[in-house]
Amino acid sequence: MSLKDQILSTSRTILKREGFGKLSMRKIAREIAVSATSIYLHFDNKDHLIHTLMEESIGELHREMRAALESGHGPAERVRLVAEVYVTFGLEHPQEYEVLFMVRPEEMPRYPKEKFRKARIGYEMLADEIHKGVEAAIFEKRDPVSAAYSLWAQLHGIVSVILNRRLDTRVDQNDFIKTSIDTIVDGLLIRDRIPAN
Amino acid sequence: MSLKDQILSTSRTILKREGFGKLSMRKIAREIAVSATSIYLHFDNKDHLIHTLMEESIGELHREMRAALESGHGPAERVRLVAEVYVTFGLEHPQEYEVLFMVRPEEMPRYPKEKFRKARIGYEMLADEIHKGVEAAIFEKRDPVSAAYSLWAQLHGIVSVILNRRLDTRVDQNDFIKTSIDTIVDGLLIRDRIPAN
DNA sequence: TTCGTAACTTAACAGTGTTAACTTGACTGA
DNA sequence: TCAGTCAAGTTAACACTGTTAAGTTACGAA
Repeated sequence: MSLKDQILSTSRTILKREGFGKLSMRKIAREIAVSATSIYLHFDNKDHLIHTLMEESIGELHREMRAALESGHGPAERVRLVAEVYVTFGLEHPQEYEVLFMVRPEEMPRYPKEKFRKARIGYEMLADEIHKGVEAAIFEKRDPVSAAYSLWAQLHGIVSVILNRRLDTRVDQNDFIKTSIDTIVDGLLIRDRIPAN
Repeated sequence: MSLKDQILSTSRTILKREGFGKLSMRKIAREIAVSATSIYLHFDNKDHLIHTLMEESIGELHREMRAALESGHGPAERVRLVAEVYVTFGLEHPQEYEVLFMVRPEEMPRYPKEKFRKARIGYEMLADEIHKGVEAAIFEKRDPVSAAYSLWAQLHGIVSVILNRRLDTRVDQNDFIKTSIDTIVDGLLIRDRIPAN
């Protein structure tokens, strides 16, 4: 295994074991028994290294989302399944999720912003499915791109409330997830509103 | 003005000007022309200092939320108003918002977790209002605490997608906010579902 | 065999939070 | 008035951080 691969796999180990905040160049190097500066022969800087890890994780998430989309019958079930996959991924890979979606680009200024766009491919999938739902007269008519972002923002909200430990202990986590996804998917469906107020 | 107050106000200035990541004890001290260790005479550590700032900010947010709740007529309008206030606060105070809701307690291990609960008072307000809406047969019947968290998670999703710069440039930010809040508030209303699929 | 280069090293810089030990100045009790 | 106490500040230091510059070493080709 090349040193570059060792750096990546050791980084991932540390990331999972100790979290993003504890991942340092020196710690990675120490664990491989190599000097810290050697990492710079294979990666421009820490941001570059982290983004390389990110790209692998985002690939995995997108594969899982795609599989969920394909296994569901009809837009509503598909959106529900992909929502569940998304939330599950976030909770099962908290450290990766944090880097993927909870780190501000400003904190990684030296890495091309273009790369951040890869983290958005998932929304294209959602937008597609919402478009189909609208055409099938199952979803309320609205702009699919905007609706997909709105849907994603809500899913991200669920994950991040849990990961950031802002959920009250009185609230059961699984109930919370189920209730939230129910509300979110229901929100897409065509319905007769009862006039507010 | 006491040194303690100077530390707090200078911290806030740096926080707004340069962001959470650039706020350091030495920088605060340098700006007041005092030694870095003097800060430790007034605050146990950096976490303590940051939490003190947090408590002031959260007070402001809660005042604004309360005002919104009181100015609206009926549960639906009230929830919409408080949602708008929340999102606006997040976007107008990005640095404070980040510390309040986007920092993991694990990153501030030395400060009592109890203090994080203050950041939750807002949900009590939401839960109250949802309870009223359910009793008035305007909102779908569900557990108010869980529904309030779900609502808050969705609002947090909106704010954090924008602050984390994960919103596509094709999507207009204000449209996105409006669409999302529409969907979220509509999701609370009683409706006749058209069977999915 | 010499040259060039890739892959590594050590030493150093500037920054971080934090602690221990020291100084300074003002107020207090005898 | 003078010693004692104590709070509020100081400097020096430790153990970290990312990163760069310069030096070494080993190997493969001409």
